[in-house]
Amino acid sequence: MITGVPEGWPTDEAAARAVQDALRDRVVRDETGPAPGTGTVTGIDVAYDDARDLVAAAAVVLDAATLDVVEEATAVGRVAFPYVPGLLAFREIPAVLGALKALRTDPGLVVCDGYGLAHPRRFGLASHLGVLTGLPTMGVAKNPFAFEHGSLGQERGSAVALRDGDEEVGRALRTRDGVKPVYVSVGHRVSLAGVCAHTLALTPAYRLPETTRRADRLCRDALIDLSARP
DNA sequence: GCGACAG
DNA sequence: ATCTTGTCGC
Repeated sequence: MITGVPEGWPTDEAAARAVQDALRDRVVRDETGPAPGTGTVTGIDVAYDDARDLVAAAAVVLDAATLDVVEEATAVGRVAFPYVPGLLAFREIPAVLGALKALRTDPGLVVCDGYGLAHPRRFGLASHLGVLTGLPTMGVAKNPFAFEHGSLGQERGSAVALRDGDEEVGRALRTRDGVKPVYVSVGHRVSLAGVCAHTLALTPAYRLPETTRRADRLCRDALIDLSARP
């Protein structure tokens, strides 16, 4: 079955920006979720089949201490919004909500692909998902988008401020020695220091968090299963 | 106006 | 995101 779009979901860019402006003040920057390495952590990701206007979302719950998979869920929906830089949430969140709703386990901390407060209006995908669900969330992106940062050490754990002008909106964080950093930011109910700690706890072997890697694989597989049996 | 621009 | 071959290295 196909996940629908939430009531009142914006249809155009102006309406979408208005939604961001209306919700941005609800973001909580304090650490009120599970501590790094405790409870559960859930990876979220989405894959597209533009030709058929379909989107598959995946949610993978891991035990934060062992990184073992506790539960997996997927949801399929229609593409709800075009890709517009700064409005990614409107494209991905409807299907993601479907996958989260299918879980029986408490998601704990939700790790998103993309940004939270590191956003032109300080309300990226991770923050938006957090405010909508009330869950603690954080963003881990592969690219710095339009933000700037100075150089950082080559060792895993090195970090430097990700800036929008003079404001620190996130961090560039090295998760593997000598490998390109990831770009992390607060989503909801986490602190920036906490985001870095959680990210390092999720990257014992690869540049990207285990949550992201598992969710990425699952939503791609879900899309393939869909092609095999339309 | 032009280019850049999370996924 | 997605389209795609080989290739260097542990």
